[in-house]
Amino acid sequence: MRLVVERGLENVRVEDIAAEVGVSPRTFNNYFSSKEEAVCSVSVDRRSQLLDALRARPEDEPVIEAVTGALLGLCAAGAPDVAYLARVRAATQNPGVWGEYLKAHVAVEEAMTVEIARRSGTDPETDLFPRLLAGAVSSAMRVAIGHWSEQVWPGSFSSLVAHVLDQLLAGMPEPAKTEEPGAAPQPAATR
Amino acid sequence: MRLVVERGLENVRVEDIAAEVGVSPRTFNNYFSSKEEAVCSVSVDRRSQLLDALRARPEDEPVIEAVTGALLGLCAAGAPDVAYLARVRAATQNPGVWGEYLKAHVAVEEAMTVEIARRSGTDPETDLFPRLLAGAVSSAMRVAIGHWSEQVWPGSFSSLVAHVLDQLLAGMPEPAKTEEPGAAPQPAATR
DNA sequence: GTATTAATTTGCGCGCCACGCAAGTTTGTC
DNA sequence: GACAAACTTGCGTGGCGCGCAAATTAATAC
Repeated sequence: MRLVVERGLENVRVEDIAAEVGVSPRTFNNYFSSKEEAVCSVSVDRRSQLLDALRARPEDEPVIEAVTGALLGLCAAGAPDVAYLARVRAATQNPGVWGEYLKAHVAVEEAMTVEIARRSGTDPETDLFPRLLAGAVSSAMRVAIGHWSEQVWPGSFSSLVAHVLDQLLAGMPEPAKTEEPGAAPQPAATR
Repeated sequence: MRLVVERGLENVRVEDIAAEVGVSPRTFNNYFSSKEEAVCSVSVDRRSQLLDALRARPEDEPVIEAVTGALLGLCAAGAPDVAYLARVRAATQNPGVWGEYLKAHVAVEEAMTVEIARRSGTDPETDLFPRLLAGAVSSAMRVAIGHWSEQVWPGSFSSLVAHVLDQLLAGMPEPAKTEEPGAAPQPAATR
């Protein structure tokens, strides 16, 4: 990640990364099948943290509360750090990373699905509830992270996550139209 | 897609595809930056269909109804065909295709975001509602398609999509635990 | 301490791929 | 028929992903 931040991924060869860790390029490829995958592998590893947090929730808690609670707990523990933000930037600029980034999110989503299914006592092959909830929440997290990386959110990362989860799980009520106070209402879109 | 169905993507070279259409390999790469991208490009093209369907909805309709209506309309017009199912299969088996497949879904999602923002009169850079709704709906569609490809859903594709959208937009109520009628209740998970 | 076995790392090689560049070809316009 | 724009192509290059087998390192048994 340091090399990526310094030079941009396209200027980092597999050879460079391998050399940096004192390992042969071939060994690098034993662990990662591409540098893009390597960049996103940390995101995949968030799985275990999330699963731990989920399993730590009381067993009789409603699933949705368990999920939101676990996620908020993780966010409170630590907002995305510099390396993470760099990864998000790389993802939005480099098509290869973008794909791997999405794959990482879905990998976390799948882990969530399994735990949701267990908790709700449903079979994810039959009942779509676990996949739907995991998917919606995962997607909301992706939105939150993306927005956080824009650095325009006034509050904490946790509060942003709380905001998106609230909005999501309230059944997505349509918001009031935004009109800056004191400013003229947005003209109707002309095209 | 025919070649992919016949041999599997890993046994199809860019050269083969190019030859099949009577074009040089170089030209292929002028349009697609990889064969995986080519395989999923059709999915990306669903964007325009969705946008057309969305724009055809009455302007004063609530956003959510417009979105679900447009999607259901498209589904009624045609369930995923053989090529589409082959693509989904390829995506679940081939990591490269999987990434491109997700990228395609997100591309559609982004188009949806723009239209939702326009309709709801919100600025997607400020208000997260458009991204959240588009993300949740897109994710639900992904779930529906994945489940449809398992060929275990008894009804039509439309009914499956209607099902997932209903469940999603109802705020994801926790379902009753599944217990086959007449069968013994599932034993509590032992691990 | 040494022998045996398993796990990791490494070098080599091959086929394929993405893409910049510049030359060629087709298409459209006046 | 001349000109320009758009599209196609060949060539060359650097890099990548991975199978395979040898070599090194670590773990275990005796």
